[in-house]
Amino acid sequence: MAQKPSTPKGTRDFGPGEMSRRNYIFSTIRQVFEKYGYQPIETPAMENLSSLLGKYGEEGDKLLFKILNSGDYLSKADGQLLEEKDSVKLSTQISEKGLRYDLTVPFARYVVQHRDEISFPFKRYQMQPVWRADRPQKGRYREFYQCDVDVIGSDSLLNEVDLIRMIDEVFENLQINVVVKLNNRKILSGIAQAIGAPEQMTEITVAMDKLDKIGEEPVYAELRERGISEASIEMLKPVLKLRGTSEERLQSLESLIGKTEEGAKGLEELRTILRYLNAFDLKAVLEIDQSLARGLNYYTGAIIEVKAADVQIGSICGGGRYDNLTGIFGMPGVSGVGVSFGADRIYDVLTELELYPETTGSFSQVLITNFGETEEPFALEVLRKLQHAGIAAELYPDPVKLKKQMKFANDKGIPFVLLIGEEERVSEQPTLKNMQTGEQTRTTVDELIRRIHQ
RNA sequence: GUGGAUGUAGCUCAGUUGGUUAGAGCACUGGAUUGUGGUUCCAGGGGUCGUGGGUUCAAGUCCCAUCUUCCACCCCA
Repeated sequence: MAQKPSTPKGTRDFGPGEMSRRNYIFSTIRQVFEKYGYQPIETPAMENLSSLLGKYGEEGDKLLFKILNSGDYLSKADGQLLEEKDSVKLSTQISEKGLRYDLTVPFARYVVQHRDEISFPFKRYQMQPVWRADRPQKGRYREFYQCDVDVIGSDSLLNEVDLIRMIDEVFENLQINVVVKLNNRKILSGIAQAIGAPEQMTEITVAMDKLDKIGEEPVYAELRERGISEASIEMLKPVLKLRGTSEERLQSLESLIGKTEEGAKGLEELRTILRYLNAFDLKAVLEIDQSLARGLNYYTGAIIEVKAADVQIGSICGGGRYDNLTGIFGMPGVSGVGVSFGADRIYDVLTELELYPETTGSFSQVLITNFGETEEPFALEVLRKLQHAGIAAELYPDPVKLKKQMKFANDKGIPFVLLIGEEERVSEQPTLKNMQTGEQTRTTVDELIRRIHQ
């Protein structure tokens, strides 16, 4: 027990049992993505640091995993920076690659780099791990999988509708009850304008976003701390106090920010999306949340966040529209909208709610026992016939005690065991044992294939 | 990055104000059953008490450092 090996902080192994459940999540999500016409891409685990830095705000930069240059990287570093132990400046000299932090920025890079090969609007999905040097917690890992769907090169709000329908379908298929929260960045900026603090929108939204968690008074306190004037806070209060149905909220917002250009535009967008969605029978609960901001500062239109209704674990899916994401890579004026499903949190939700479909946990339907060299030729022939008939089967590789072979089948959850000993070999009739009922029969190979197929 | 808790057998955990040889359940191995798992009974193996240092006649127990996991903040899937 002295030096037990382990994975790095915040990372995990996935055993066969976990993998079968994780694959269930991935394939459910993939199925929906493809049904809506999205195509898969993959990008490298690492990107040039220049593609990553500055895209996620100051906090984000700190959470990037940087990869040390190869070779004698210190020889090229500035001696003085080394002397001063200036890690931040030094890091740009000894590291030029980093692990991806999300899938959206690499996607933007991909689109700009391959613009000539892509026909727009480009609908893509991507399911790969991302890395963040965060401090781990429940539902928070340093390596986790995101399942992104985005469409880029279309301003139509029909894309937002598409995404919300996919969210609804994915979680319906997974049998998770969810609340889909909607907002619009333009509404947020309309609010900032209406209360006379248009320059301080970021400060206001960051504080406002915590409303759910910490309540009204602490939000006001934080606003003061962030340098928002007392008059503005006073005007913000009715916005925070907004309650009721989507329609009621929209109407109240109308009277509060309808006169600002941005606010009016945001409200109209939100109304349009809701009107489209009306035509569909969504299972998820839709909710307008004027305090929803989300961290990423590149959203410009719709903001979407999904929470599990029955488990407290933070958001399990989120996204929004960004008008100029590819602009940072030198391709301005292309709008995109997308959402990201958090596979690891969805896993935790399914685990907590015990919503996994029943599986045997084993691929093999049949285990053929090994009695030794004399029986091997017949056993192999039976194995070949079973597999040829489309039955997943395996032959125990060593002629060990039958007890051990039976236990192996039992532990792995293999439903049938075929006993092939001397009698079975001579008569060419293996003994089929049903591990669930304990029932045993001697029969021909053709007959037992029929039985297993049932 | 800031603050708090935690770590004893493969797993879940006991272990008294510091005091002889650190325990239990489950799991594992062997046997009862030399061709039968899952149930039952019997026996057995396995721990330098996260790691490194310190205090003490004596440390799983007290002190310091470090790492892991968990919780809150920051932020977020």
